Amino acid sequence: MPELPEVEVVRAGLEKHVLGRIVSSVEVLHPRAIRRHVLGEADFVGRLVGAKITAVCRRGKYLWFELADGTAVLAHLGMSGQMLIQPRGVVDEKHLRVRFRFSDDGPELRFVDQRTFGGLSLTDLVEVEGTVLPSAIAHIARDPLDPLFDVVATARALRTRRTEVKRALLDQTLVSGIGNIYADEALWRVGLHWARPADRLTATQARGVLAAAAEVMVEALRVGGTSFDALYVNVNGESGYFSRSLDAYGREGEPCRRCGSLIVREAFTNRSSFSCPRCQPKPRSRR
DNA sequence: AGGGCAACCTGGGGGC
DNA sequence: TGCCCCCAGGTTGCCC
Repeated sequence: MPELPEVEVVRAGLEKHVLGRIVSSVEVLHPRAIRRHVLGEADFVGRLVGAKITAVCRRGKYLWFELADGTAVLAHLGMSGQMLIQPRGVVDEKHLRVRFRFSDDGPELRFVDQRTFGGLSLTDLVEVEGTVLPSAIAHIARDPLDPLFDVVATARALRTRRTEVKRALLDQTLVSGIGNIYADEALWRVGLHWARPADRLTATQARGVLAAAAEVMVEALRVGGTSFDALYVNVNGESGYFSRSLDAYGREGEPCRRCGSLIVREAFTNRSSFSCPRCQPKPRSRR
């Protein structure tokens, strides 16, 4: 479940179902799921058993459980990760990677991940600019839904990047939480082509695209995020409804909802960018 | 130092 | 059926 709204849906579900519970057992069914935990499986399991979950947090596309001992379980869902709350005894998912059971004998928590780009690790917490974060993600910038997100400062930083605006929006050290879908949606809303040089945007344009990203993510969050298939679901396995509200992403050949021109798809970093050829004219030259 | 790109995986869908 | 190619919501490490 990749981008910010989908991860926030998962965070909220986890907060409801695992906050305050005590881990009684951890089963790692695929080593890749904890490859970022450098001390290995025995350490991961050993330190988690008996741990109490005291908070469920998120920054950008990362989420973590704060533990009573001052450490945290950091999780990234990658391209296909899911956090599922399942009653004990439900048949294991094909791509079940890690199972947590709790001392109350209630439902278990399952980390399921088809493509194994996601993963879990145990990390200590550090304070970065007044916010407590897992040290492993101290480099990840605040996301547009963070109350302390500074749109003016981020717009200023965006305008120093000598690259295309979309590349900069996807750089999680500049602003986090934005991925391929919400970058395209934000750029469509403000009428900017993805290849526009970031350092040639006006301050108004730079602030505008960041504000648009925040808006579109809030709207997506309200309807449970974007789900094209059963891979992107909340902790109860349910899909979100934002895919029907997308204006650009995935709409190649369909009419622009603003001007009627047909949305085009262009290759971008081994993936795709969708835009309206009239509302988002291509830049004439690189620089 | 900053920017660009291949690599890491599994599976679904389309063309032949 | 089957094979082969392309595509997918992300991040990283390693090039230049």
